[in-house]
Amino acid sequence: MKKPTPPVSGAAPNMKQVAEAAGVAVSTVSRALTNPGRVNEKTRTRVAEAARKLGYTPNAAARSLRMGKSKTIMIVLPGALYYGASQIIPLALAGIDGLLARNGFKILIANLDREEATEQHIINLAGSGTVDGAIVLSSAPPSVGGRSLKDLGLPVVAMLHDISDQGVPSVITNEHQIMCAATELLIAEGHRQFLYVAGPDGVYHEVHRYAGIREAIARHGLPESALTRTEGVGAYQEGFNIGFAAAEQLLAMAPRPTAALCCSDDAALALLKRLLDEGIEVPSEVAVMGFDGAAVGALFRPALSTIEQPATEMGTRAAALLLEMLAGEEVPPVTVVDSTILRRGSA
Amino acid sequence: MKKPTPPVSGAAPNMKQVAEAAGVAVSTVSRALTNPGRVNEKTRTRVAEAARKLGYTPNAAARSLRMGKSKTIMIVLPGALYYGASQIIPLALAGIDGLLARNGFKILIANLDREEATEQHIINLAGSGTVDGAIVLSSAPPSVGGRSLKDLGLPVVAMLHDISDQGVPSVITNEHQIMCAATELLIAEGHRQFLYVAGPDGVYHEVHRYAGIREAIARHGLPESALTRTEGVGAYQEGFNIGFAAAEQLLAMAPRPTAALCCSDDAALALLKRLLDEGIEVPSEVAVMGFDGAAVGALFRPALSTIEQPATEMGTRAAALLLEMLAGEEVPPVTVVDSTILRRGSA
DNA sequence: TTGTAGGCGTTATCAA
DNA sequence: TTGATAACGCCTACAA
Repeated sequence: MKKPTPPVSGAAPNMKQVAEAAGVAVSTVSRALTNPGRVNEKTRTRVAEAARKLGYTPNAAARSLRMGKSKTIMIVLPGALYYGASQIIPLALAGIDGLLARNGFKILIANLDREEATEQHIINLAGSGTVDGAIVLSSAPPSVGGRSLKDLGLPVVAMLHDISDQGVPSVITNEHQIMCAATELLIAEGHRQFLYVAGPDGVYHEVHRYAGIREAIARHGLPESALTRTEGVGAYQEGFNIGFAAAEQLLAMAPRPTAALCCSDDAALALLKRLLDEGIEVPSEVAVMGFDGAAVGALFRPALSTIEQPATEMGTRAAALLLEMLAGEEVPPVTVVDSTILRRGSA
Repeated sequence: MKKPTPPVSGAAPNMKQVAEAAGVAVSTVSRALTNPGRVNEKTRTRVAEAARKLGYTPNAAARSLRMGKSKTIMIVLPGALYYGASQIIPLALAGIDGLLARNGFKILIANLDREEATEQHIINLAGSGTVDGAIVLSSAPPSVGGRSLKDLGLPVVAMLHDISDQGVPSVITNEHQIMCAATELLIAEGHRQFLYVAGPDGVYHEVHRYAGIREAIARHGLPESALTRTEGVGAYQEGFNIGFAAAEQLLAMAPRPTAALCCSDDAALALLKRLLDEGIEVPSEVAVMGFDGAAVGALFRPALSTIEQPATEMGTRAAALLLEMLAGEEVPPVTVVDSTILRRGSA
């Protein structure tokens, strides 16, 4: 018999050793461990005991290879792993992780926008059988040369963005509607001149939130001039800069808007600070409304009013959808979890 | 020949198919793809072309099984995946992920304190060959029945906590020294009565930071009564509550401390808010110093002075150490990356 | 330079 | 109820 290269070999015991220790065949060990019903109770106990004594853990790679699945889910995060005060991503992860872990899945983190050809890396993870499915928190499922995650036949769920038009079931929040509602609230309280502090141009959220505000403006018969929109000055990660830039713009405007609706709490908090530094009273002179529901906003003076996203629940829902897809069930193309307006003082 | 159960079988092509398409043997494909030097250039091109055309990606499970390693690193996070405003964990992850991804490693997230028997889960991941190493951000490496991660022969690196006494190389910051320095700074500016707003009792950080303050107090000949320490009221995740509780205590004290040093920015910001709400001037009546370096602290009025932890760099260092260990190199038991005092206004 | 063959640890089929 | 055995896809020692 040829002697193959001993591939590493830590002390990790394998089934054969357990089988020997228990005085049974390998196949019996396998059954005893994974299919306890189909094996004699006494044998089962003997095997379990041997496994315990040896500290046996089934080799995941071998199982994966044999079964064709890995019990691993990939989470695709947008951009750099720094997300300001909003905590949307960590909360979403908590939701996802909670449900998936409870179902025996491992979580593999992949994030986009890394230096190297990351999209390729992600596609590879999918194609290599490393993962059984993916949850995408970035705006588009990664793709290389027109070949995207879902083309690989991998179950994919999106959250935060609606990409159901690309055939990816999506968990989103009611951005349009809640932004409309918030605006209507402010209109009802007498505001007539609005500033929308926008995030990156053309991004999904921006389209919908802005549309929501416009709808409220239109519905109440206010002129188009009642709403100004800042120019996108960068990614959400640079929320503070967005807020500071918006402050400059607001301070220079005449007539001055009496209400600012922001794309994120980071932007809102930076704007808030700058306004207060300028001696402007919030909310009496300018009302400021954030978006996200960052807990830290409650510590500002005045406390930041904001739109709270149900990030954890969205995560849980996305995970649940993925589990259903893995089970071969049909899932709805779009799942909406409502955000809520959180009035804390600044608007 | 027996007909084995076709295990799933997506359309994922394997080496055999590539070999057929290229008109060579499987082993040649393997060589061409992983050891391009040892194969005829023309053959190599033909193989590469076939692989490209078929959209071939090597199966990770098979490779893992054969090679005995997975190119996957487990990151063990403490507690729930919600970390207040501090961003230490996300920043650390960014640092870790950056270096590891660049070296072709995948990142598996495991977090402690989940409902189920999570320690067992983590140990299993390690024992099952799923991961080649681990970076631990929690205070102790998970263990079950006295069997800990490192007993499994897995390279482990710790960060944030020094557990080098357990044989785990650790990347930490100079908590003791920087806290001492910050206190000395405040003493030099005339402060004589201090409050330390403590985190959870008995935790590593608390021991070292408190010791740092005490050293400064002692070195300058101040009496023990110059320093009061709040009782730990909960985990770091509940930073706001820690701060609020501390505020109550501070307001009730006589003589009132003129400087509060806090275990986290979350605690410091909550304390700050509460003091300002009470009409207390910061920093003139009470100086407030945070810990972590949360970016959002700069938006408060006054802006939060704090001790900035080099979280990203610590992450990078930890990853680097792990890579060295995987390469069989010796690594130092303790690596210290300095924090810096960030004076922004509140102290 | 290329092909043949064996085995990594597991599960599932089939026969006993 | 149990055991022998054939793959899963890959890598590598060895032969050609």
